[in-house]
Amino acid sequence: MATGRGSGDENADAKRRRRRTGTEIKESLRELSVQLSLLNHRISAHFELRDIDFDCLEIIRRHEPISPGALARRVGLHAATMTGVLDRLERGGWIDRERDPVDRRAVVLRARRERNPEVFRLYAGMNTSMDELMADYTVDQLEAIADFLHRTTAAGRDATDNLSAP
Amino acid sequence: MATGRGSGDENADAKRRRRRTGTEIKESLRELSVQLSLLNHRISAHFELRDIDFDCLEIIRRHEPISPGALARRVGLHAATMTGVLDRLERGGWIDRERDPVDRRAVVLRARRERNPEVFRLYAGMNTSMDELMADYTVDQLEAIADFLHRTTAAGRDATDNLSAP
DNA sequence: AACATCTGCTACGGTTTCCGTAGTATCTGA
DNA sequence: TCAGATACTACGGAAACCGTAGCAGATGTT
Repeated sequence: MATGRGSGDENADAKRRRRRTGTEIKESLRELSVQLSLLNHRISAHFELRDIDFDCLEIIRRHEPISPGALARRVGLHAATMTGVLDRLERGGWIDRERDPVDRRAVVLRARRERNPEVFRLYAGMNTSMDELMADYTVDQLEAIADFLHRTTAAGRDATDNLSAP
Repeated sequence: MATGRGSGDENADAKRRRRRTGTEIKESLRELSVQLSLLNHRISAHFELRDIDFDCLEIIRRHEPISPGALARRVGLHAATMTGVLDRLERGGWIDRERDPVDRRAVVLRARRERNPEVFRLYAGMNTSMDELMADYTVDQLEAIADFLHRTTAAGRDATDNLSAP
């Protein structure tokens, strides 16, 4: 829920400001996306993983237990490619592969947490910077930002899914 | 410049709200990062490029003219890998490689714009969603968000650079 | 129940990518 | 002038990607 009153009643000047800021946000979002990908790349490389591996791990964390097939579909990877991703994650001790007791063809993936401190250490710099910069906003502003991030993520998910069909 | 008054004088309740929201923002940021990577993956695949290729193209766009070496350093790729990336981008008509007239060993990269409409079309869904969702915030909130995104990008860049040394 | 069909995952192998090394061209400094 | 540094690319072995096929097990039909 956005708490603002939106763009209902604004004068021409505010409307211009709104449009300019909107464009700026979309631009920044692309730049941020690239930058966070590069950070992810550095961290993945440190653990001898591919970029996509860490993304998959993140999704497993949030949706466990999940099957390799469901994960592959969500990520947009070929099932055979997913096998390789999971091999690396399993070899590194990031996940467990268990047989599904109900459907015995299937496998369920679970994230292991032992190595979280190693990851946390690499993210420590970013974490501190975020804490520092967030101190410059009011709580109301922070809540608007959190709301914005949630909704943008949902928009990204929809856009990604809609790109599968054509 | 953040316009909020920051966390100077807040009661215990507001402090708790602030901490909770801060954690939520950092969580959302990771989730957003993953989601935008997946979107990027789909779009890259559509053009028969690797994920990293589009990231490089974005950086070339923003920093042209730039040399392959400088780009490789910024992205954290091996120079030889960058040659492969640039081969794909050049073959697809995304960039031009020109000899640097000053330093004739060197090469300068420039982004071509002819294919922008194709990319724009794939981003259209995301673009529309963003416009819709941004309409729910006040201009002040949007400016705080834009500011936040800029500073978060800068934080990401610093964190990435600091991870190179060790 | 028996059978065909479908589904979930992984092995296999050809193609592509990755990246360490080396090579060429050019610049820089002594 | 020339030794060394620098910018990029070619080459080749190792790894990843992904289409196909294979196996195990679930599901549906008669």
